[in-house]
Amino acid sequence: MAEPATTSNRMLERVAMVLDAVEGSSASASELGRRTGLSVSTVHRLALSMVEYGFLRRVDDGDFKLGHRFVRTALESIATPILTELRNVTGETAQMWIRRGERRICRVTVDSQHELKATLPAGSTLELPNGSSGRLLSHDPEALESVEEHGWVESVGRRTPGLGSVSAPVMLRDQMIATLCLAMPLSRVEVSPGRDFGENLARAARMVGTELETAKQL
Amino acid sequence: MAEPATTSNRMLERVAMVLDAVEGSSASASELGRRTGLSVSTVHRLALSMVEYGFLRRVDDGDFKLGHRFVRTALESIATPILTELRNVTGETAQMWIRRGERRICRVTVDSQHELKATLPAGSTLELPNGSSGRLLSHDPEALESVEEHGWVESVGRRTPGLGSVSAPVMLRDQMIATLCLAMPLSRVEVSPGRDFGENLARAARMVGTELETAKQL
DNA sequence: GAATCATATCCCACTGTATGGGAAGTTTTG
DNA sequence: CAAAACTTCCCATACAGTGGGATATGATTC
Repeated sequence: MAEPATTSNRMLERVAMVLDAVEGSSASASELGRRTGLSVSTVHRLALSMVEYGFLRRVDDGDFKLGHRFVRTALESIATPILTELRNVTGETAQMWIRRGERRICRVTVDSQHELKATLPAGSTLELPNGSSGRLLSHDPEALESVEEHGWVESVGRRTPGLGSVSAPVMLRDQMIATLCLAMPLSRVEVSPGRDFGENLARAARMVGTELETAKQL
Repeated sequence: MAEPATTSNRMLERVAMVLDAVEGSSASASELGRRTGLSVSTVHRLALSMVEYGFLRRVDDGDFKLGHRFVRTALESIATPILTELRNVTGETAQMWIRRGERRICRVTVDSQHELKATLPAGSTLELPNGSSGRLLSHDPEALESVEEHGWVESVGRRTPGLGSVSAPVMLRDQMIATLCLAMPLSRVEVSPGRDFGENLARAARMVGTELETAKQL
């Protein structure tokens, strides 16, 4: 009798086996072969492919570990849908930035669907001082004052001519752990980035902080 | 000129496309087709397979979202390798438990490699009151006193005869957010679960708390 | 309530991708 | 220094995945 359409998939089965194999601890290609029962050449090639697509990453001694797709903090998990909703509401690129030393890193980005858009890939790093998120993350006094007054700080053409942005802090227990940011070409700004978008942005940033707090209570 | 062996992989590329497609928001099978450019029958079948292996999950309205492989808090990400190392050092099953209302849930388990072992699958829920983690998570005064004195609390045959366990709290800003636990058959206990394993366990629990703190500082 | 549109699901002839034994080079171990 | 282990790659071969199209179901519109 013919089987109904199956959901089994050989490649996915093998990918899952490899992921399970590195779940607890990293493994070399040979060790992956032993843990999965697959031939070393098969698992070696597969592991290299999995690195390319972010399922694994390779550390200096040649071992494979879970890749960036699995290493996401709770903050990113919480922020991503909120940023997506914010992008849907405003139409502009919505991002989350964190500080690392004297630089900032874009942890999440949800791009505008306009043809003309402000966009940087997630993972981008920038110098701190410019742009609304940079000023906020570097605790620039004027930026903090703007947040105090409006809940957001805006930037017009500071880092990239023709570009506007507005940022709001994500607070956890009175500490700024990240910023949410909307970036857009000035041609779509009516009054100013802050006036146009700041209220929605500040509400989204508070939401991230609240949900993280709730998550932390476990 | 012949290319060197390539790391591209058609199936992984498609899996990654689907995962990227649901990253920001859930999608139906038809919507996945649109977001990825794949034919609906292809992406429908692939999505069903991805559900089977934990890459996606399907919600009630038929939409696909990221599956259990991707929904892990920072706490679990941090705790898993530490529990693996603890299991390697002690040889016994190492687990992390959290409190949910009047129950407790096993969030991570790394099983002993002995043939005789204490094991429950991750996701198990138990009533609070018994077992060393249960007593700790329910803030039993004697348990807290034991932690104060030793850094750990032990249990011998309280919930399951023949089984011993020792637990230590994972603290974040003076709050107990989880417990780490070692469970083992009494036949492998020399003095008591606490005396034998407590020091390693308490150190591992402090490590989890410290790394989570560091992660929170971003 | 019927018509239309959209979606979910499945089939199967056909396409083309993945496999793994084996070889070569490198690194580690005794 | 030899042996063992590992990494990496090739390629003849095997077999898994594709997607157009059909059917059924549900939602929307008139």
